[in-house]
Amino acid sequence: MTSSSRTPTIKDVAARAAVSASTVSRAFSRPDMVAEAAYQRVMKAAEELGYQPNPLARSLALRRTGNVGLILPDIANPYFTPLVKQVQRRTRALGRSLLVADTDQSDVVENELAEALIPQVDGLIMASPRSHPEALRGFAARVPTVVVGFPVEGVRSVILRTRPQMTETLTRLKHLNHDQVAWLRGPREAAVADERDRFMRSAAEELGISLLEWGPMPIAQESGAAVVDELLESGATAAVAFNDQIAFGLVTELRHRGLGVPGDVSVIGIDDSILSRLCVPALTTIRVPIASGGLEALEALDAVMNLPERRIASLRPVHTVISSEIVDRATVAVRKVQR
Amino acid sequence: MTSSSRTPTIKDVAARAAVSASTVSRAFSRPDMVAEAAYQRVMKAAEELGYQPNPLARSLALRRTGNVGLILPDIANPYFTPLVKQVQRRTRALGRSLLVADTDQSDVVENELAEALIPQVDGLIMASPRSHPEALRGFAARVPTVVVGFPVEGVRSVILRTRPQMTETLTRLKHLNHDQVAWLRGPREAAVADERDRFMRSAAEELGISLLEWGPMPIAQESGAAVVDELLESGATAAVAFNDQIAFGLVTELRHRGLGVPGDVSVIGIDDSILSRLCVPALTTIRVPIASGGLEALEALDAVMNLPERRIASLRPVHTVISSEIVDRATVAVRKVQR
DNA sequence: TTGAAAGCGCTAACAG
DNA sequence: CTGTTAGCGCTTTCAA
Repeated sequence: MTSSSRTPTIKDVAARAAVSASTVSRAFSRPDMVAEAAYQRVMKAAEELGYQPNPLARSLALRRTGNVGLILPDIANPYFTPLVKQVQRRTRALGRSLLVADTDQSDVVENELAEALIPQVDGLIMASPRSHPEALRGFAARVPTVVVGFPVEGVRSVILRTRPQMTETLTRLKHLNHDQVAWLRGPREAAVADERDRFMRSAAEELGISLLEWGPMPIAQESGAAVVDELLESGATAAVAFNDQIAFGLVTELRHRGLGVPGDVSVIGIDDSILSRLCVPALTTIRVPIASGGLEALEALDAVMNLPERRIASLRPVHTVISSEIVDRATVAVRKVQR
Repeated sequence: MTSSSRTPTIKDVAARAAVSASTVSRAFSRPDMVAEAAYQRVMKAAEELGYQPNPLARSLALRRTGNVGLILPDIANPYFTPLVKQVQRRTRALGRSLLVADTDQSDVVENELAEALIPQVDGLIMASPRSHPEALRGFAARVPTVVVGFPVEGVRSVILRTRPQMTETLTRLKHLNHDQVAWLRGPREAAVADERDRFMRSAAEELGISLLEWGPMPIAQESGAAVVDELLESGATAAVAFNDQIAFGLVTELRHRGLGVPGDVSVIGIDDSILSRLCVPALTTIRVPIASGGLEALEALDAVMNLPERRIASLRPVHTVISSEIVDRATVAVRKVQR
């Protein structure tokens, strides 16, 4: 039998091509360092044997894996979906593999996953992490890490800035005569939620808008639907939600009650997830370019991952900023005149 | 300096615990084979050093990686989202890592990805693959593989059966006096699309329903929206769509035109993706338990992956079947009486 | 129960 | 340009 059942190794190829293992190795990684004749023989032998270099052995010897890890709170959340898609595509294009891990929105799980992933990856992308900054710095000290979403002291981050667009949103509402605006807050645990609370409050104050708050509330349509009664009583004529999902729930429930959107109430979401286009009428929202953020993070990692040895902490803690933009669709209108 | 910058290896622990590397290795993998005292010392040393066994080296020695690969057409498609989420969660619970790869619905890419993944995983899950059965058998010969969606000769598969529910759907429509039913077909390339075409045609024939077909059409809301004019002219009073996304587009466009759903037209989707609940009114649909299918596949893999040596082709080509069910929501009603 | 030694498959100096 | 040698970090006989 010529065809052994074992997967062929570099030695098999070497034997068949009558060269040493090193030469085979070189033929694959640095063809220019091997004589044409030898190269041909090696390739032929490899071909015949169906040889494929074992990436594991390669990683061990090289001390780098070529893998990148992506840790995120919820892979099923439409906000993150494009991130995963794009990063996975680009990772592949770079000749690497992507390990994804979903934390189920738990900081405890997040830590476990990071620990598990770190030894198997050359770089780590943490999208909207829930971990303490201190923990994040710990990860970054062990493997090149970049956080996507907000700045973390001492860690490379790609910041998705929404503040100007949130302010602008309130400004526009003001111009449309809305002076009582509802703010549907995000989940208690998320860092972005706090941040957005602050942005909204200070912008409202500056503009002399009275901000009526609900929440904290979990990220779910139901959250948006649940506030409708109170919101209608409150006198608010416009609402901004922590994200599209909550906004979607609000819009749907308002219409279900026979109210007009934007006729009776204007609604604005944040994220520009797929939901905002599915919403009827299409949701006006603030686009947060999470996918671009992920790609940016990946490029940063790729640069250091290509360095000769695996030097830890080689990623300088610079902070890149990507701006959001308002996507004006169909849920905002001038305040209805009293009758 | 006690704290070296290098990540500690098994040797460091061995030295600190004054035992051999073998003992440390055993302490971690087979604690019962090492004396209590030694065990304690090893654990203490490991703790102090912050030692974590290097999974790469482990894989190389063990000749298995502990990783499982998941290849699917489109990670951003809400139909697949729960699959990814559940499989990733369960994978993690099994102490393994998940490598996901998105083929962008291309069979060419699918093949490349499989090639790239195979050497790094102990098992492969191919969800709704586009590859030729021959190619799939090739993968399965190299690494334990299970296909989720439909049967593939010679490969372990988890079949998501929808036929009885499709027939039942038409039966119900018939009872509701619909005798002209529209069928919005899926994309040309997908194997399931053909299958569903056949199911619908034979069921319609049996029931004496006249089936009006549109498509093939891409999986997109627009596809559903685009057929509205023709559909209304055709006299069809009910429509079944290849999937929820197309059905969603249809419902939305119908209502946009001022038509009632289900008052004027009944609509049924397939999949029970998140979209069916987002739809207004909520979409009646056939639930395809893709997530369960993925989990089932994973369990099958896990069993063989735990086998001592990595034996290829160790997965018997049995075919498991998971049944769909009709989820009756709000888009089906009795046929409107002519006036 | 434990250690020494060989090996998993590949890479990287270092001579030649 | 090429072979030899010595690992990468861990597991696993095989003896003791």
